[in-house]
Amino acid sequence: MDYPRTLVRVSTTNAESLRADSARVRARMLQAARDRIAAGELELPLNAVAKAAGVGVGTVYRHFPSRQVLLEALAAEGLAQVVAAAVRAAAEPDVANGLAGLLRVVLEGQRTDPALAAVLATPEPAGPQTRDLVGALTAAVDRLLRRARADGVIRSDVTAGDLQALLCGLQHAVQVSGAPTGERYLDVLLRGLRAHP
Amino acid sequence: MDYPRTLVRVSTTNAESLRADSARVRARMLQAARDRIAAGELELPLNAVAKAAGVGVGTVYRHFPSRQVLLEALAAEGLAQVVAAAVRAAAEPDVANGLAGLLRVVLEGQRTDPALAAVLATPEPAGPQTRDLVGALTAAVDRLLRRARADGVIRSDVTAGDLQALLCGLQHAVQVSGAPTGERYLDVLLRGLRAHP
DNA sequence: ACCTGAACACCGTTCAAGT
DNA sequence: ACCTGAACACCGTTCAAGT
Repeated sequence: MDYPRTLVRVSTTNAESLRADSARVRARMLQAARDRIAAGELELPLNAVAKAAGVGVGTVYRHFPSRQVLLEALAAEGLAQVVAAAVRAAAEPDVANGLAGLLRVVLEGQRTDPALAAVLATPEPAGPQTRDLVGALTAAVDRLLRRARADGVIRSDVTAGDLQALLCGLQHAVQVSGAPTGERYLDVLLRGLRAHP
Repeated sequence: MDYPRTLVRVSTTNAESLRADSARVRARMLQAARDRIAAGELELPLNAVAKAAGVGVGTVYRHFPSRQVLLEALAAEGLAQVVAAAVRAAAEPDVANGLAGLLRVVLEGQRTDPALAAVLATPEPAGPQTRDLVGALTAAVDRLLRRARADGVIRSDVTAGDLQALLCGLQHAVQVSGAPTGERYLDVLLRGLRAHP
């Protein structure tokens, strides 16, 4: 409503100060959204986000044209971590170990970060940044799968897309079951993915 | 709005005619809901159902106190078929075959009947009829699992609840992947469920 | 340029008034 | 008894008016 505009008055051009202001507003909206999610409100109504951020609704729409874009902004950090984990896994000497570890990391990420779970569950990213991250993720997983197939530790018909879908499903199963952790289900999946003689 | 009340004027007491009327109204609401779902509208807004059925909103709420109750009414028939399939599977001589066939039937039911998928994905049924059906389902699956364990064709730590959760997850995975059928994923699950030596 | 918030459409839910 | 639909609260989304 009445946040201090004086904070951006330093030695900036008008355009720069507007950008700084805009960036601060954006950060406030993201923080408000995060606060809601942390409080267990997974609905994320944009009107509520606007009010919590002390901002007009239109501003939310200006920054995040769709709810998907907002979700992707919230998930960006977690998604980047998943990509890093996938890159590490693809380079790990023990392929089977790398695969198991990566699936564990992703599952844990989905469990603790609803925005990340939502983004991983949608087929097409809305923003270019997310598209790039998902592309990098797919590339790394592809490398990992190629090695795994070559070593004969995984069924030859499983793609990176399959893995993503199966993980989304696994997370859903964990939710439905109400189990605290998906360790047992993950074990079922890993055994099911093994190459069969 | 103005449906013919004359249809119930035969040789019934007043109470019976009211019941008949009520039953017709109920059937119309269910049909309207089915039509919406068949038309691809999975949202099922109760106001829209009321309008489509030519009925006041309050009437929908009188018959179906919550959306879950409406979903269960829509899913009742499909759920009964699943129960029958489970009973048959539990009695089938070839246990592994019975298990695989049952999972296939359930998955197909979830895929073609969104209401059934929704009901199977909720931990606690709202109505007594659904509770009974789910109870019968669990009992039949338990019998099947006991036999499967005895024959050593399944991991010993898998419960009927696990199976339900894993199937919900599998259906979710199929949806996310956009694949027309879940045959391959089902194969992964079945292999993962096998007893390991 | 960017932000505000009134405005409109829509859905969930309740409840007084009808039959 | 059962049904109707106005009424209220809430959320999505747009856009004229402000700075």
